[in-house]
Amino acid sequence: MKILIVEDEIELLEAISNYLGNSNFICEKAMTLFEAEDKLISFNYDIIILDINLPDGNGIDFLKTVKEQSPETGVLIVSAKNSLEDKLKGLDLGADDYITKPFHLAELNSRINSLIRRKKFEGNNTIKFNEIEIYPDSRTVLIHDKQITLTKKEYHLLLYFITNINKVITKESIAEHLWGDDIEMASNYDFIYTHMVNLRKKIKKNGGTDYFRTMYGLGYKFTDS
Amino acid sequence: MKILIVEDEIELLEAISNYLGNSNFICEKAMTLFEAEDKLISFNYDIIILDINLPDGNGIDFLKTVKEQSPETGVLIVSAKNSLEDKLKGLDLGADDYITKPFHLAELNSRINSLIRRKKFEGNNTIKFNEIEIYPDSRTVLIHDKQITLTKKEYHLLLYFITNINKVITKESIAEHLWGDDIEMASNYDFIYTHMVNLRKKIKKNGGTDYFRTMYGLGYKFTDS
DNA sequence: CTTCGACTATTAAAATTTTCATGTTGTATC
DNA sequence: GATACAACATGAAAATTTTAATAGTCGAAG
Repeated sequence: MKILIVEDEIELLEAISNYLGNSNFICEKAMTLFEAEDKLISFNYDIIILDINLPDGNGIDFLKTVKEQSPETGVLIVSAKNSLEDKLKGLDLGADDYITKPFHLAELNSRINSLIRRKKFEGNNTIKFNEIEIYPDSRTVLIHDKQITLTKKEYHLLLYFITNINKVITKESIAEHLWGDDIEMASNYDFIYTHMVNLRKKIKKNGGTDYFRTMYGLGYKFTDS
Repeated sequence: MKILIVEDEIELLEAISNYLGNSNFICEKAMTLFEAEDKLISFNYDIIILDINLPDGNGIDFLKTVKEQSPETGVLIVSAKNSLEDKLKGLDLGADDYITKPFHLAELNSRINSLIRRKKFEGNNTIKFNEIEIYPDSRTVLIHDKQITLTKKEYHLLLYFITNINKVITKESIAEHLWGDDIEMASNYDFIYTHMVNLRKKIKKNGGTDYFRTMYGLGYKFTDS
């Protein structure tokens, strides 16, 4: 996990870097926007901690650049106490969270962890189950190292099951997970049956095993055993 | 739709209030439990956004009061803690949903909308604009008192605009509002053009006025004047 | 005032999702 | 075990959404 810290107060910068460095993060430091932009060209960061009040300009512009270049990067904005506009503007422009100075390092750490959780950066972001691999970042699915094409619903269905190995998933959960608020379907779950059929078929057609177990009256389970 | 926001972090409070105020909600603010209880005596709220960590006590007690006095009020709990106990306790006592800090305002908004839909508030859920009427409860749209049939996307598109009269809506907002996370579309917004065409066509075909103004380079505006 | 490029409109086709009709399987009950 | 009923599977049609191709429109730059 690589983090870029953009902060002009050197003591704070070092404090953050030390603190985070102790938690297995790889930290790089920048004290100016210029430096930050320079580093951004060479590397991809998972997270950027961005103070928006910098000597050579406003961090908001940098935020824009970041989000254009690598929208998957999480940005945590650091701002002085009373700049609400900046905060809103930041969130509008895609910042993932904000924190107000002064703050405890523990607080920063918890924000970062929560950000990581939200971003689902878990490890390298690969989900594997036997011959099936999913790369959520690129929305790619491999079976026996060969890429297969899934529709949106099929993909989300598979992802939901593969992150809930061995658990019984009810049709209600599926509906809530894949359709959420759009309760504009008939009161039955016909469409789930259809998508299940299609997904199973597609997996088998591409040389995969059908790990779905139908749990009569309960739902489905994705399992090996 | 009247909302009471109980939150002691003033900047977050303002941010929420502004954000929701832009969506046709009438927001009132309280920074302490005392204030909140006071306001509750005088008014009835459709929804209460309740931070449970407050300077003068725990919001859970207030939740209990609310649910005793006006059980039809929807309560959305906000908590910094990711504590399961609080969550369960809250939901046990009748809270309708739960959101953990920090969160995106868009996320909050979608929770609220989902809450509204779930609660099926009766009475104050007619949205009118001249000859167009929408009854979200039954997902019904009337033009000149005659019902018309819209697809899901068309419906959400119209609803989004009609609750944001006179405001310029960017294509980015539309995409976020109608598609959310499913950024699985090409990088362009062709599909929005298509849906706009279809919606406009359908409205005109059914005797309605095309209130959509194209704001070149900006987006669209739904307006009378 | 013209020109050019970016933005928007429109239609048609392709892909996906949902519905529908029908057949099959599992489970409880007798 | 036989039966009945609900749950599930399946294929195909219908509806919707998305893509693609083409045409029209606006506004800035010269």
